[in-house]
Amino acid sequence: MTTIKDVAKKAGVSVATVSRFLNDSGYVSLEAAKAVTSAVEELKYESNPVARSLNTKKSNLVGLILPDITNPFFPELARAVEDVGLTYGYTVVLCNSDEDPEKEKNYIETLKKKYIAGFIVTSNQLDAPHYANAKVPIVALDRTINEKIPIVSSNNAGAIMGTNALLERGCRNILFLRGPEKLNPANDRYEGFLEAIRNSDAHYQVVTCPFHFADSQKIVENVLKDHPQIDGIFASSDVSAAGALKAAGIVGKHVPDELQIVGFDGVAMGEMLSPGLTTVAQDVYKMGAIAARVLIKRIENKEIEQNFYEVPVKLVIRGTTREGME
Amino acid sequence: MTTIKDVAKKAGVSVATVSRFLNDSGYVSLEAAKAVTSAVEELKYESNPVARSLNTKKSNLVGLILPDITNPFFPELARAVEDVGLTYGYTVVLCNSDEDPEKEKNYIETLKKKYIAGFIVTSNQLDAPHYANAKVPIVALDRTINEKIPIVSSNNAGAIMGTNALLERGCRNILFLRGPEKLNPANDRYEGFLEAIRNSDAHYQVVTCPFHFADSQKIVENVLKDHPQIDGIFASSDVSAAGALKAAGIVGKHVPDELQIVGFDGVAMGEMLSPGLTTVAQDVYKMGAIAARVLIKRIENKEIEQNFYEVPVKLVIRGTTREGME
DNA sequence: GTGAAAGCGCTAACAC
DNA sequence: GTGTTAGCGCTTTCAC
Repeated sequence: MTTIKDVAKKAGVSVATVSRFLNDSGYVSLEAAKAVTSAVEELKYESNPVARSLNTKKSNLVGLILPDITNPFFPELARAVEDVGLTYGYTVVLCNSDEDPEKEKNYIETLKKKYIAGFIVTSNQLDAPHYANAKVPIVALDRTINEKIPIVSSNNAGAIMGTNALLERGCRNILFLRGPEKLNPANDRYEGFLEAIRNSDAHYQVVTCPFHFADSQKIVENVLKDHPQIDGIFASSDVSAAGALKAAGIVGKHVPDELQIVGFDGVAMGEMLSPGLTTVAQDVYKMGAIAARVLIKRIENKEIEQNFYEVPVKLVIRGTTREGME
Repeated sequence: MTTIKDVAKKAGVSVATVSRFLNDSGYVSLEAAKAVTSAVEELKYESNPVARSLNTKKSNLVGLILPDITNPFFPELARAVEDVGLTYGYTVVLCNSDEDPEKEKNYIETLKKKYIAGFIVTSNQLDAPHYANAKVPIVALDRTINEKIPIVSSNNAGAIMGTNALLERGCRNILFLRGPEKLNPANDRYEGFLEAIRNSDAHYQVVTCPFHFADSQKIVENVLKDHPQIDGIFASSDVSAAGALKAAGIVGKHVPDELQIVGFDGVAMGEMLSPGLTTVAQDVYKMGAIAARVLIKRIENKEIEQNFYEVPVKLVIRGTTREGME
């Protein structure tokens, strides 16, 4: 392994000059610069990030803390973070927290010892003060930690669009599958639903239901049996919508003729269902990319324009809703 | 931040003694041990991994190189690696390679500079020599790099089970959706299919088709139109199977009455389809967990029992096949 | 058994 | 503009 010392020797200058040149801090004469450049090339020198970290107390590691990469929402997010990280020279460490505050703290502590540059955090259980005191740049996804921590989230109020899609297609008895009650985004979606439905004369009912396929299926199955008049379901997540679709099949309701369904998320699976799932699609990749860029700006002490980034959501019409009425 | 020096001072011993005690290398008297232990506790000392790395040239980072975390096969794998990594004190770095050898090399190089402890690699495009020369512990998934590199893979020959499931349920004209031809596991599945089908009197045809939903759908749609006699499809992946199922719907073939479908993979999505997808399920989590354990053993210079780990596969019967004939 | 000291590869005062 | 030097926090000879 070739070190900065080797380069200095070969270039006939001191290590300080080499370091200065390489980090362009301080003045370096053109001559010295050339000598160093060619020495670096000949020796194929590449600086050692560990040694560097040791005295700058910085690294180019960023931590991605999420509940569970296995949840279909996160892989795309992780991909985005990794992609933009890569282009800016950052390496991403994957942390599955299972929403466990202990685990989260643990990650933060161990990674801080490695002088981690910053974190992107998706979590709902986390205790805000802990993050607030982390003294490391953080950006949050879908969740406010405090006013100083930038947050990026989907425009969950886009649930209005999903609701209207049902309304416009003639639904008059709508079932809303509400997500977990402590979940911020789920609540915003609920608000969106309410706003839209209140502006209509449709009947509705709300059932809370986890973002879990089998559970949702069971729940919807029961509701559908008790309330045969239901002609539309808006689910706060695609997984729940998939459960609803399956339930409809089981109780023998034809989708979309007798029952129309709209999900929220836009995961790939939606397309594969039959009929294809109409959904309010988030741009998860974009969320991740923005989060990563904002984080990197904070790490590099660059100005960030805002503290709140909302990425728009899009209605994707597929087979679980009927032809429009326009 | 408290350092080893602080501990030494507090304990009234030298830093060398503290270090020796903490890494239990070399002799340390009981007295000294006690003093150090309590100093550590009082000061809440935790050693600095960066400083340590700098002179041991080791770290507890492991790299997980995979084509694309967005592909439904990988999140579970990543989860497993992270889980076992965590329990052994390793941190995992996520690397999406897109099967691009340049990107792979890049990751390997940058991470080696960080003294990465080892890699878990899932890839097909990689050039074996490059990995072979990496001088870092590696374990491969589903792919042979060379005899010295341990490999863990599914028992892809389990495709025999999938084929037989179709055969036993009366299929006599089977379409096999073969995966990409340079893909090792895909070929093994093909072999399995052939072995089973040759032992039968059924007709069959083979079509190559990427592990991609929309493409598979299109391909199967066409084949089904040209060959209405097809009564069974075995797909080398669940995504392809999902495409086939959708195609069946479009050309108006009832599943499973007129056409039965079996996939391979066992991804969560299979359950959400209607009817649920019968499939040969891999235990992806287990593959990842084994890979991680083997890697860690190699890193820690422990004996490893074998160089080839094959994890069994399981037939999961759902709605795309009929009731058995037993 | 233990401590002094060198050194991992780099950065950053500080003096020239 | 440039070099000397003192660390960053730790491990590891080597002498006692």
